[in-house]
Amino acid sequence: MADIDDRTLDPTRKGEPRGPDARRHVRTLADLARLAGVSAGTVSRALAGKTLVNVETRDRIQALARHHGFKPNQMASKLRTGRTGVIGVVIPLGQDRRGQISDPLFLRLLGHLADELAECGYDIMLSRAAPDGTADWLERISGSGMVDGIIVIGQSDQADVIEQVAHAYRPLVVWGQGRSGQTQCTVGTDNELGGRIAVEHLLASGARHLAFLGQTGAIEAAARYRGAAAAAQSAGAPFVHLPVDPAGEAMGPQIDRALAAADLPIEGIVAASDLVAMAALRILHERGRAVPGDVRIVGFDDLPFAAQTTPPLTTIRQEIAQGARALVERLKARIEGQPTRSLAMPPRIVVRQSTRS
Amino acid sequence: MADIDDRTLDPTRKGEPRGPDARRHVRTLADLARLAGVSAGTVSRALAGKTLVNVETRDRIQALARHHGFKPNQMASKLRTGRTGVIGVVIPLGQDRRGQISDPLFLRLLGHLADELAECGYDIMLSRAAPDGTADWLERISGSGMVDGIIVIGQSDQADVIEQVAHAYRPLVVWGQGRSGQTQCTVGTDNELGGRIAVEHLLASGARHLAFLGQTGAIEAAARYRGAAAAAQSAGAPFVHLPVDPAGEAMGPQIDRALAAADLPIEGIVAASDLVAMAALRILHERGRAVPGDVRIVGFDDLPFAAQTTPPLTTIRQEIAQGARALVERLKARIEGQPTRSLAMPPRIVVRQSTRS
DNA sequence: TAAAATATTGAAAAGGCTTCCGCGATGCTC
DNA sequence: GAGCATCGCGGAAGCCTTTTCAATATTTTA
Repeated sequence: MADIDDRTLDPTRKGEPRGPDARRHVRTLADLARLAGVSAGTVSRALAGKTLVNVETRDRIQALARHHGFKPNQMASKLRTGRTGVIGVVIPLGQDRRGQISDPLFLRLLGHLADELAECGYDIMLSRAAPDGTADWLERISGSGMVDGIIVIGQSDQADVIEQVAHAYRPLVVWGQGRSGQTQCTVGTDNELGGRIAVEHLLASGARHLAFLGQTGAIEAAARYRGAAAAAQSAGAPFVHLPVDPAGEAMGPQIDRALAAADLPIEGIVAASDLVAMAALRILHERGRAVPGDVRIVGFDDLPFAAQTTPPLTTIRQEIAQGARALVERLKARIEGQPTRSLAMPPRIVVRQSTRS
Repeated sequence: MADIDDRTLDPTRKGEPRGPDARRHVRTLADLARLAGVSAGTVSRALAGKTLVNVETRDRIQALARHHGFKPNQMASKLRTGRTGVIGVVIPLGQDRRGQISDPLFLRLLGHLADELAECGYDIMLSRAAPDGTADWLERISGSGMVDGIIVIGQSDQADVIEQVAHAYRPLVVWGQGRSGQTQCTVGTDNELGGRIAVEHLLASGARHLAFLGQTGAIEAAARYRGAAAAAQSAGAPFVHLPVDPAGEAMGPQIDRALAAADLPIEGIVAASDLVAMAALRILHERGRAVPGDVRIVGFDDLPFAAQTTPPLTTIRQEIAQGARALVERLKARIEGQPTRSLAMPPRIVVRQSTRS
C-alpha cells in the first residue's frame, strides 16, 4: 500500500469548518435574511423562485445566496413540505447470494433508473435489503417518510412479501416477472416468450436436440425454461435441462459435466443468461465442439459483452432502458394516485454468429 | 406489450390510505404516546432503545409500535439530530459518455459500497451528476444537509472541481487515481504499477513486440499506459499504442484496423480494460491468429466474465471489494474529523490461458 | 379625492422528532 | 428515620423551512 502525499490536515483550519474567506456564517435562511435585510419568509420565497416577491429583491437574494454558497437545508424543507423528492430503489438479496449485488443486469438497470429519475428531479436512495423472513426490510423504507415512492428491482424470493406491502403502500413498482391476479405493478420482460423465441430460432437454424442450461430457481429463469420447453414440445424436439450454478467459480466444470451427462449429442443450447452462455462457449471450444457448427447457443439479456464473445453471441435482448422508463412513468402515476397497469415487454432476439452457420 | 391483470384500483380504499384494519391512526410519536399513556419523549427514548426508560415500558411501547406498523418520521428525526445517516455516492459523467452510467467496474464498486455502508447503518443517496463546468453538481449535494458524507466514484475529467470542493468539505473521499499534493482523499488502484506488471508478465512469457490497446483519455488508462510503456522501454522492447474506443459499437473494426496498421507482428497486448481485451480475443480469433500461441493478451479489472472468455483472460485484477472497504473506512474517519491518507492499492495479476503457452 | 384592489413583506404557526431540565418516587446508607 | 443518590418520566425548547394570515405600501378605479 503506497501512501500518497496528503495535506488534508490544514492547521489553519482547525475550528469551525468555514469557507475560503470566512463567509460561511450563513447556515440558515434566517442568517441570509439578516444579511439581506428581509425576513426569512421572503428569502424562502425568493430562493424558491416564487412570483410573490419583488423581482429585484428576488434576484438580489439569489445572488447573495450564490455568493455565500448557501443551500437551504433539505431535511427541514422535506419535513415541512412532506415531499422528499427521493425514490427508494431496493434490491432484495435472495438467501442464496449472500451480501453482494451481483447480477450485472440489475446493476445496468440501476444505471438507467438513475438517468430517468434524475431527469424528473428525483434523487435515489439505494438499499440492498437482506430479507429476514418478515416484511420489515421493505416497510423500513416505505413507512418512515424517507421516500416518495419505491422501485424494487427483482423480486428474488420475496414476491409474497412485496405483494403484501403493495396492498397498503401504493407508490411502489417492481421490476420482474408479473403474475396474474397481483396487486403490485410490475414491469419486466416476457421471459416465457423469450424462451420460446430462443427455441424457435434454434429449431429454424437446424438444431433439434436442445438443452436449457442454467438453474431455474429464480422466477424469471423458470419462466424462460417453461417457454423454451413448451416450444420444444410442440415441435416434438428432444429437450433436456442442464442445471448449473451461474454464480460460483465451479460453473466451468459444472457445464462440462452437464454436457457430458446428456446422452444425446446436444445441437442447440438455450442459456439462462449471457454469462452462462459465455461459459458454455468456452467449454465447448475447449472440448473441440464447434460453435455454431456442432452446437448453436442462444444467451439471454444482451449485456454489452455478448457482442464480444468468440463467436459473438445470439441472445434474447431485454430492453432495460425502455423498462426503466416504464418503471419511472408508472411510479409517477401511482404517486399521483392514478391507476397503472403492469407491463410484460416482449423480448427481441439479436442474432449473431453463435447460431449462424 | 401484454397487459397483465391488475386489481390495483380497489374502490373500497379510495380515501385515506389506511392499513388493513384501520389501525393507521398512528402517524406520529404523539399518537403512539397517547395510546401508550406516556409522553412523546418517552416513546422516542423507548423506540431508540435508550436505557433511560424502564425496561418493561420500553418493551410495551416497542410492541405497540410494531403492532401499529409505526416508524418514526425520518425527516423530522434527521432535522433534529443533524445527522442524516445517508452517504451520497456520486458518479460524475464525463462529457464523452452522455447520460449513462456504463462502466461495469463502477457499477460493481457501487454494489460493494452498498454492502459496506449498509453494514455500518448508512443509507446511500445515489446521484449521477452531469458536470456543467461549475462545481455546482457536487455542492448541490454537499451543501444542502442531505448527506453526512460523499463518495465520488471516478473523477472523470472533474478532478479539479473535486479538489476545490474538498478544500471546504471534509467528509469526502474519491475512488480513482491519486495525484501527489492533493487535498482530497483518494482510494484506487496503482494503475501505473498494473501496466508495468502486465508488460513484465508478457515479456517473461516470451513476447517482445508489445502494444497497448485502448484510449488513454481517462486518467486511469493513461497511468496504465505510462506504466506499460516505461516497463517496455526499460527492457528495450518495441511498444506501440493502438487507440480504440471502448464504448462504441465500432470497437471491433477499430481493433481490426489498429492491429492491421501496426507494422510489426504484435506478440503481446496490454488492454486498457477487460472488455477491450475480450474484443481483441474475438478479432484475433476471426483473423486466425492464435491466443496465446501467436499473441498473448492481458486485460485489466478482472470482471467476472474475464474467467469465461475463450481462452480465459489473464488480467490485472483491481481489488474493488477491498477498495470499497477502504473508502468507507476513510470516510467514517473523516466524518469524525480524523485525518486520512490516500491509498493506491497494488494490483495483482491473475494468470489464465490468454498468456499461457 | 376617497375607496377598493393589488403588490410586497413580516410575523408566526406548524411539521415530527430528540434531548435537556427538573420533579416525584423509590432505594440506599449510616 | 433523615439525607442522598438513582430511576423513570413529563414538559418544553429547538432543529430549519414553508406557508398561511395579516399588515403595510402602492396603484387603480369610481
